Amino acid sequence: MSKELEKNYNPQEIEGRLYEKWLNKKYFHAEVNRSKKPFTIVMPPPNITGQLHMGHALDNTLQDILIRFKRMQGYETLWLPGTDHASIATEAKIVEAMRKEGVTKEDLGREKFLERAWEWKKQYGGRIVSQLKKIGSSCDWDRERFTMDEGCNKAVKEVFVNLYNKNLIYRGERIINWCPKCLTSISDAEVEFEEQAGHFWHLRYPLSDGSGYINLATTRPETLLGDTAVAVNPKDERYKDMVGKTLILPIVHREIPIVADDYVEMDFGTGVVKITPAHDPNDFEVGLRHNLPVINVMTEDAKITEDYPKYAGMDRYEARKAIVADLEAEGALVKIEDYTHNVGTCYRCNTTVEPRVSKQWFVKMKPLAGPAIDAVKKEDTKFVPTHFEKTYFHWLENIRDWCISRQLWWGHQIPAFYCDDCNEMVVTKDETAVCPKCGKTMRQDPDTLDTWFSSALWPFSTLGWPDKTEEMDYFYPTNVLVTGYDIIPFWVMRMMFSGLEHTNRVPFDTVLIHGLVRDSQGRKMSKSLGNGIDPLEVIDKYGADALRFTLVTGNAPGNDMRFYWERIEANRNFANKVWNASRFMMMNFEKADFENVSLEDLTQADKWILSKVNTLAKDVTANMEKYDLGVAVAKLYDFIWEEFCDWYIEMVKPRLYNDEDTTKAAALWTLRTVLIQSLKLLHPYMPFITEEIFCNLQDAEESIMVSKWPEYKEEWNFVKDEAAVEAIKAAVREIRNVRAELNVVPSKKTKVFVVSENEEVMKIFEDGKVFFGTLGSASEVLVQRDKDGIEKDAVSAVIENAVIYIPFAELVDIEKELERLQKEETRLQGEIKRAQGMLSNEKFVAKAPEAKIEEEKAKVEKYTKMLEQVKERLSQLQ
RNA sequence: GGGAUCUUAGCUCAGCUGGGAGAGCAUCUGCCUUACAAGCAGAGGGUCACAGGUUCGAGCCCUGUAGGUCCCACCA
Repeated sequence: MSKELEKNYNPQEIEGRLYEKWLNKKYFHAEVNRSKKPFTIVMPPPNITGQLHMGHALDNTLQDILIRFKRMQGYETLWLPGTDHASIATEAKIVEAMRKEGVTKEDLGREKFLERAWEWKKQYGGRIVSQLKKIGSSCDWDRERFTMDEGCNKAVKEVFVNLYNKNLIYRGERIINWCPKCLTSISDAEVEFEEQAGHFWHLRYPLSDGSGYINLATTRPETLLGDTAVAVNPKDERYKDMVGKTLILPIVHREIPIVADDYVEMDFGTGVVKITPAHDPNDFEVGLRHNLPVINVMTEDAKITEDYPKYAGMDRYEARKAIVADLEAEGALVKIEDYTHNVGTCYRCNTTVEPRVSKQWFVKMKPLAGPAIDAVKKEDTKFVPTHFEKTYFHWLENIRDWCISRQLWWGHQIPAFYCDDCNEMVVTKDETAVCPKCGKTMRQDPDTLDTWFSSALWPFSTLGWPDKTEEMDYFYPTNVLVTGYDIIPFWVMRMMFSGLEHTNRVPFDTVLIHGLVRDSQGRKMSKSLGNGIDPLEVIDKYGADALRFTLVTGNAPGNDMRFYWERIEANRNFANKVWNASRFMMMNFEKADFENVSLEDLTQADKWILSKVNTLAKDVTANMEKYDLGVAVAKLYDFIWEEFCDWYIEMVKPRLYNDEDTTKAAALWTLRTVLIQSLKLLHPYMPFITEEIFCNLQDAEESIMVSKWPEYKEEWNFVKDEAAVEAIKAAVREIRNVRAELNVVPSKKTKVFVVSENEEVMKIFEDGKVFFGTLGSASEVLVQRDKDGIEKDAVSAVIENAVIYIPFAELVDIEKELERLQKEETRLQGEIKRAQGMLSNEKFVAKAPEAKIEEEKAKVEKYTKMLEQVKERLSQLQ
């Protein structure tokens, strides 16, 4: 029945082939099947403008692990995959690509440009999908939605119009970050701050009544043209009398008031700030509070406007020089000081952003934030790990209105129409609009929506909303969102309030947050540093299984992880271990009969490992249900490598090599059973290697990915046998330890005596005799009640309820042996002292739980017995 | 300035509701034992950042200090 595995584990050979198989069989396909529970995952849209990076690989691996796990548990699973959102970066990439062909978007016109962009997007989106397939992502990619497809467009319009009608979207003047080069507004998140060397220009503004001056400093003297006030702190004694008076603005000679506002810090500089509402976000706020006029002094490309003929047309830096010179001439310049400060720059072109007042669309956030906060407080949605909800709350509680308009073409165009004749505005889902007042065809707002506006609708727009669909009914709300903590404010929060607002339900019940993958020095992987590791390169070298395993090993949820090739290699070695162990077992399975073995035929060792794998299934399932993937995977690793390979397989070998052995069938059955259970538990983490082995191993199930997840079975629980084998293991370890210390080569076999007065213990070792031979290099094992026949200078080791003697004759160095025993004596005395210390503490006995007290008492008893044995040995030797 | 988080072996990190400090890598020793040298067996190595507190008991809970990282805001 079993075919033999290739001699060498070769991930490159099996991975591509298996993925093809899965695709053809449509294993990934999810259907509406009301007899099953659904399990749905929302997938973050990777940016198609770049190569698949480690962050995508991590997202995808975690999602795929959960999906495979749930699928095996019998859930109807579904991913809601997407390949991109229409970000500024995407448009920039497209524009750049076209420029190489000598075409600009203006040349093409909007419609043609979008056509080209779509082509481009499909091509690169397809590339990302094929890259994701390489890491084993069992997503039904046929469902893939682009955020700008028809369905999405429909949802976006629906939402926009709904919000507008509820008065939650408005168009207003606000100060925004404007890139004078890209000629677009950019969101706060898209502004990068960098430290730049600049200056403080200390200026002197005279009071209108001629009673004196006020000194202040600025880093941007050119904005003086737009000053409409000067502000001081209301508590500031120095300026108390001046509040309400007016000043004469130098150069412009406009009269401006002195206002009092908490925003001003008394300790900084002179405690006076010039207020330029049109060119500084804080000043804008101050302006609103004090009803100050907003005077815009710059054009879109950051040149001075015609209103100031002397400087008109100068760019902001030229104007700065000219104005400083004029200030000096006027005697308004006090001094110039060097100063480094943070300057906001456009993350795309690195130009210094210019705050600018303009008409933009906004979403009112306060009414939306409330329910989103409550939903998490009520635990309708839970964060894993929970502490990330603090970030979430902090954001929502301090939220400002969300500017959603972007001056781009590649995105959802805002469904608002304007009449050029009578200034009428209409918001509608229709493609076109006619002015209700004058009947003229209206012009659609040329701006598009922030990419996150449509991404926020992902959990339901991909299920067909706003139409009533069966899928929406069955799969919504979804179960898990997997994403990095850096995305909480952008996406998680917005999906939450959007879901609540438009569907009255939370979009998902769990948000599983992961950390970032960093380079080996702890730096963020980035293109500019060139320190990014390409997941595809890792897959090419070590296989997707090793990569996936590494991404979930040795890491607590939400913590960052450093990338080391050594870790990948270690996990590839684990895969190799699984491969070789399976190969060894399958070589023995060829003529085996698995049908006629019952639990009664199993030996102590068989029951031990079966019991172990049984508990493992329970533990791993529990850990995975709590999203403790790192813990689950560590248990699998330890069980498979240590317990199964290093102990059980080694224990069972003599039985396999001996055809006469009546327990051989039981051994083979156990090997096969434990292997199958282990492979299934491991499958979500290492899908390829487990599938390959599983399919070679058995014919009952067609693919491990749709096989039944192991469940705990009471009849496989053998507590006594577990304890017995643990005792044998302890004895073997002692023997090995002694031999290693004495530098005895494994080829030198020795007699081993096990002395115990305990009938039960004697029985255990009698049954386990054979293991001392294979695992402890024993030539002969004698289990006896007393020390008859044991040479006086044999080496000994004390374990619980027994003493082991190994006569080494010439090899034994009495001095060394004494030293070893004395070390053991000290250790035991320490243990006893510790436990007795606890027990002699009255408060401990009074307050500690009963079970804990019993545990400590048992320890004292056990170690006292062992200590007696050690002391006896010592006195014999001395 | 506001918020979060981290500090455990030489390195990278686990340590679940408080109850005798763990793994991988690295180091050292011995083994090519017929699945695996990408392996097997063994060893060394830790004041759990520091100082207090709560508790019978603290790596874990509380307070403070120092240092690192991240997010947000950003000083004119």
